[in-house]
Amino acid sequence: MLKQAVSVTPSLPTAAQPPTGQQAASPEAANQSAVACCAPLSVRALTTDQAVNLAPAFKALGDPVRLRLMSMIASVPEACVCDLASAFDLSGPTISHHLKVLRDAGLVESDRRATWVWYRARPEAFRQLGALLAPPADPPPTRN
Amino acid sequence: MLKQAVSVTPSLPTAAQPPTGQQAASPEAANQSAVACCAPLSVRALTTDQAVNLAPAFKALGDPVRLRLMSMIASVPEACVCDLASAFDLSGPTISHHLKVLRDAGLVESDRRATWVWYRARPEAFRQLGALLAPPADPPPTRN
DNA sequence: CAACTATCTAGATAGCTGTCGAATCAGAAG
DNA sequence: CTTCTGATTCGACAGCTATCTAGATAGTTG
Repeated sequence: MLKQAVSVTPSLPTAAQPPTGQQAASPEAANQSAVACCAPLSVRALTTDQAVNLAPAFKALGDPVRLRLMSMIASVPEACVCDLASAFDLSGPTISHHLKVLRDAGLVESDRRATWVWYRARPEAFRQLGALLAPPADPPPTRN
Repeated sequence: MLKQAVSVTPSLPTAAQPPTGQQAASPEAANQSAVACCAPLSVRALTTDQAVNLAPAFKALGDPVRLRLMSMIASVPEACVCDLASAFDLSGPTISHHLKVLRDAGLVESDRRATWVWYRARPEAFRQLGALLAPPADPPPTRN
């Protein structure tokens, strides 16, 4: 069973294990290891390792619920889970699951304050993904 | 079974059904309906419909093999399936499957020429996804 | 037309994923 | 300490997906 033909040590984009609130140390230093890595796709092909490291972030955005959650979080300074959850016809655990996926992908970070948990976007992760999708600076090579 | 809490008519980003080579009519007019739609995530939250339309493109990039395929295609004017396939330890049908996913997501277009099928990136789709991930122009609002 | 090559489609299968309800954990308030 | 509320974790399950082999399709070459 080959699966993905990868044998790298993933070294995931960001915080994956921290159960809850542990990102206090140095949020912007720990995370951009894998996300900040590559020239735009239109400039240079990715290596297998780079693709393995970057794909999870895109995957996390590949679900409509998560993409909307992401946009709701990114469009405000920070968002409370309670507000996020009320925008969907989904159970609390399901929203929590999606938020965890976004967090594991390094796209958001969370922070418990009193009774509530607040989520914030990680702009660095965005910038990196956006840069990957940037068109080439030179005129679009449509042929050769 | 709620699933995604969506009830829209997807109106997918791009060509999904055309079995092979039918994109000759007006490639850049047919496709950008759904991909070209929204302000950056950091500016305004997506509606459910927008998220449903946009998520498949991110999902398509969310697999390491596809992300690398995408980068290989986007970094050259066009790429032959034979060259793409030889870069992976995967069967031909599997590569074909991944290319179809990318095509259905509107990220690439294909074109049979003689015995070979050539794939090209769709820069418009990239630009739109990249724009979604762009950071806000104003200083990053880290608090309120 | 027959044979050959490149690619795609069809069908099968193991593993992943989105969802839920139930149970648990974290704080605030009695 | 007990209770209440917000959020996460756990366990289960249906549906999806990445992969394969086998077979079909498209086009070139003899």
